Amino acid sequence: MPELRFYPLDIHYSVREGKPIIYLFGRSAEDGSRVWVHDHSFAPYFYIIPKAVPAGELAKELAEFSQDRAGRAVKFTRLLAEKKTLGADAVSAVKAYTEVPGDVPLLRSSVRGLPHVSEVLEADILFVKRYLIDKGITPFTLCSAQGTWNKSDLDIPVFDAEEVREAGTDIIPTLRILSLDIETYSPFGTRIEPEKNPIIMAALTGNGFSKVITWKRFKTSKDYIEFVDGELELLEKLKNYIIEFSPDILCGYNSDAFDLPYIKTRAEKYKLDFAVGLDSSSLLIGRGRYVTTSIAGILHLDVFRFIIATMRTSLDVPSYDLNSVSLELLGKGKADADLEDLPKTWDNHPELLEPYCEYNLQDALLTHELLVKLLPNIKELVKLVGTDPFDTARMSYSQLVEWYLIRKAHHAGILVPNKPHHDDITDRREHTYEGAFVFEPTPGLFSNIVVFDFRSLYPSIISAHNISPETVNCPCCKDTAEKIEEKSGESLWFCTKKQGFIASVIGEIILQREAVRDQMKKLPEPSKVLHARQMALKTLANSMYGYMGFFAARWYSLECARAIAALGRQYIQHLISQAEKEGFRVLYSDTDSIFITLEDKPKEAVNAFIAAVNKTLPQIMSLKSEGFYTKGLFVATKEDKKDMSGAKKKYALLSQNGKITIKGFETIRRNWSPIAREVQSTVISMLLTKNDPDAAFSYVKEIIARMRRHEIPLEQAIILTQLQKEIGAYDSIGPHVAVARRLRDRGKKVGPGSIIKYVIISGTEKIRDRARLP
DNA sequence: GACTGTGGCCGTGGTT
DNA sequence: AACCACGGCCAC
Repeated sequence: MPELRFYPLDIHYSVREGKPIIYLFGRSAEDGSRVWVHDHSFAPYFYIIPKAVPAGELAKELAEFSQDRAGRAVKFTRLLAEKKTLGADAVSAVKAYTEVPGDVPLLRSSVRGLPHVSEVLEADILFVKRYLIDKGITPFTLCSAQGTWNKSDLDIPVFDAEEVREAGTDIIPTLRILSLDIETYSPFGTRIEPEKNPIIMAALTGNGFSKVITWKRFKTSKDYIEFVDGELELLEKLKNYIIEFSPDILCGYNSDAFDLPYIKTRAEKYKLDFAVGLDSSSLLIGRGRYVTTSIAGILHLDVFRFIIATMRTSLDVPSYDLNSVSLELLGKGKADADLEDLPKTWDNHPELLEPYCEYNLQDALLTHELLVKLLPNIKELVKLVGTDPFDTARMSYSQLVEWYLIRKAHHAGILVPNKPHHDDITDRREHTYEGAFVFEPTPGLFSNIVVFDFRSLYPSIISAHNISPETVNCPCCKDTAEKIEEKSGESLWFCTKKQGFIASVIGEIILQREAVRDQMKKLPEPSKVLHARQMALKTLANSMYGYMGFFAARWYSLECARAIAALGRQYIQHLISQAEKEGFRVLYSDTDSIFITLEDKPKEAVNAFIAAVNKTLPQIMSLKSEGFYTKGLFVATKEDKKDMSGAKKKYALLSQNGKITIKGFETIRRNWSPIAREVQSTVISMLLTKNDPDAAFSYVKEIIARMRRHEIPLEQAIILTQLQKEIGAYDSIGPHVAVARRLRDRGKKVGPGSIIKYVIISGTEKIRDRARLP
């Protein structure tokens, strides 16, 4: 029987003649050609837990079970008794197969009420995800299929597989990436109206190919600009170029919610079938919480979505628009063109359109470059979590953690807990718990500071203390385990006899990451792939604690989250008292870090102290030195009613090489004006480097005087504040909401995410009434 | 924009 | 004027 070795990229399923078929779109490993593998060998199933009867008996009962669905008798096709683990218990479950995925929800809900059924599990794991987990197939990774080639009337050959399996760890070597960006005829910042406003330019770029299609002619020397006679022709050309290019990946910036749905709407207006899918299907718009757009056989990646979902916390940018993100990650920004004038130029001065085409292409180029840069991260996440690339690149941290756990649970024979119901979520949301400890610093300027912290405090606590939802307060260790005492008087403990699921998973992740880092050290030059791999592992480990405290988590455990935070407080507070006992002055501490002054002690004394403490810690936990600073500044809170108190989460450090680290101060908060931020950072720098409070004082007085004389330019006084919710949803109307209202009334599009710019003019009225557009 | 968590600062509006 | 809740954004 012929064998096909290939790399799967995009996975879907379809039902034909009443049978489900898994579609794996990918590239042949032999000649790099496109292939479409059909796998007929997989059937949907879920688990049913018996009540008061053995699994075998329940299986017999269920064999007779039938439900009517549009005239068809829906039945189980196969029922097997299986030994599984449910929470802390070994159970006998019925693995119940159905004909097609659509039967699962129907049978699940009708079986749930039966007298001998206690619980239904894993019925909400979608068919494609189930397939990848059960078959152990990882997208992008070499697979082998046994089957036969089949004729198809499409451009792509079909391989009917009887079996598909992963065939090693080889990753697809090259990917054809095409980047897309459109410009529409719509006044900038106003509501998007695809029904009304045409697409006037479309840019495509990738692998040396670049094209901007537009339908007004002007004189140009740019050979990438192609003129057509109208929007319909633009759409036709666009479609044909995509098909001809034959990309593995089509990318855009916000293309899930903007470019692709827009194209689809415009194409429909002309009754043009935008059939770019390899099975000749059009753009597929999915409407979940957020709009997603997929194309059969072409992996659509929205760079913006990936950045928002996965890179958000690690990316220090003022906004997530293409310009800011490109500047940060690529060191270059968008082309210069005033988009606000595009509609007017389009109507009245087509001869001036060339810069807009350049701008259009530049956006597509930047998006392409960003994707190339981020692809190692996406690939590593896909390899680690095992979900399909389309979903993986759109998943939040909690989803990545959850799907990773689901895959691990499958291999360990552990049944996946169901998602919480709406009522559970409401209930869970009401329960919060005490978090980390923060030390109140004494305000002042200090010298010779050593900062050290626990390496991955929470992940290492989870592993060291065997924390997992099913090991908490186990009856078997009630009398023997060490207890964590809560303020409420309750105590928590974790099983010492059986390893917990989450604890073991996180232990593995930590070890795996250490191995990758060791590997990196041995290489002569930095490896992007290994860096991305250890980042993915770190991200996963760090998210596990928050995940267990997250109301919508399948493996939710408030007890676990509480215990982790409580142990974290114990460890850091114990460390502080040990340091003080050792004669160090502790200046500050937040969660997992501690700042001490050396005073007359040598630096070696700290290293000796760290080494001594490390000997007393559980194996997987350790302290590491973060750095030495010649000066450090702590300040008082502004609230000065009674006693002066030291401000937490605000400090500045001066390192030996003169570098200043500032945390928490207004100077790094984006909702403060540039002038305020600049003055504060100058003052901090004067205090740290010159130790000259008087100079700082006169500098501030000078700035105030200049401000009063109106010598400070207006731009320096602009405040940026982000709208976090709908304008109508605010209980109190602050300055930025007041400005946003005015913008909305002028027809501008403002909503959650909009950055509102304003200045405050002098006067005595309410501040929001003195807020003006700059 | 976001559905990983809690702790914290500080300006502002709203209420008394 | 005093107090508190709201809201934004940061530290970890």
